[in-house]
Amino acid sequence: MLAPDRLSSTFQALADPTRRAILARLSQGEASVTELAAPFSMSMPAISKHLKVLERASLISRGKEAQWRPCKLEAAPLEAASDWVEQYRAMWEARFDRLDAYLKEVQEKEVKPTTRKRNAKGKR
Amino acid sequence: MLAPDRLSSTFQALADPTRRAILARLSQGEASVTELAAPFSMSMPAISKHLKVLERASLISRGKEAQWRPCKLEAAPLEAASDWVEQYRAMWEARFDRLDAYLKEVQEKEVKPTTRKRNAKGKR
DNA sequence: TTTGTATTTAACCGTTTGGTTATATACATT
DNA sequence: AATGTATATAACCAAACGGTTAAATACAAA
Repeated sequence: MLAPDRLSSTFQALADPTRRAILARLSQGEASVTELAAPFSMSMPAISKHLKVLERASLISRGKEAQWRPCKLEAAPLEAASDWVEQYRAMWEARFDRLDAYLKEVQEKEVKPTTRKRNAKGKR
Repeated sequence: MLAPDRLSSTFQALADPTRRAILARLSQGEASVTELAAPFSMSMPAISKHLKVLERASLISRGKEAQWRPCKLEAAPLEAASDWVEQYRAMWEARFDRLDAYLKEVQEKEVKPTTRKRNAKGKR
């Protein structure tokens, strides 16, 4: 729970199936703690802790209505997380494009040899 | 390290700045363990453990070349992670759209109340 | 064969996580 | 005021995390 940076605590909050299920539920609208707890065979305090993790990651916010503390999704951090992932996914795909180009080039210049394990180049 | 499901272990692997930095470095090409360790003031075994986490999350794969174990990015799990995030981000935005529609409807029927603040959504 | 380099494994340590049960708090209803 | 309902907190626990140092392994070079 010692949150280092925002991105880390977002990913960490998402790294639990219970919490992801809670977010899934909340994506359809606000819900009380008991409502959120219903699908799980888990004690209320356990759910309460999960909610606190989500809250500290700013993935949810909570209201106050009589004895209920309705939770609602706050998806802003998801945007940062998504951006991060997309960034590296893009880089990875770019690398593959370059590899494709390289392979194509090689095929034009060389006679296809016996199936060769590609050797990792560019080392020092 | 006790990987429950794939998505969880992906997010968990991403929930650490050192590991994200390693992935960032790898997005520019393969690297040996010592090369990857260089930017960090951390012991080699620590890096080795981080690499193992990334490997078990299938975010990297490793080769064998003399005494080196070159690491390379495997971005397939990033796709699943990205898909998950995008899904809920989309739902969240849909919710906002519905809220917009609702507010508009209300505005037509009622007297406009005190200025309502609009949410940041233009980012995409 | 010895030495050096790259990397992993082992053993350990303090902190965090994810759960539990039992208790406390806050509010509504009777 | 007493009771019921919704939720949070406290205290505890085992396991996992993220790091350490020291030792083992694997291969290359001399």
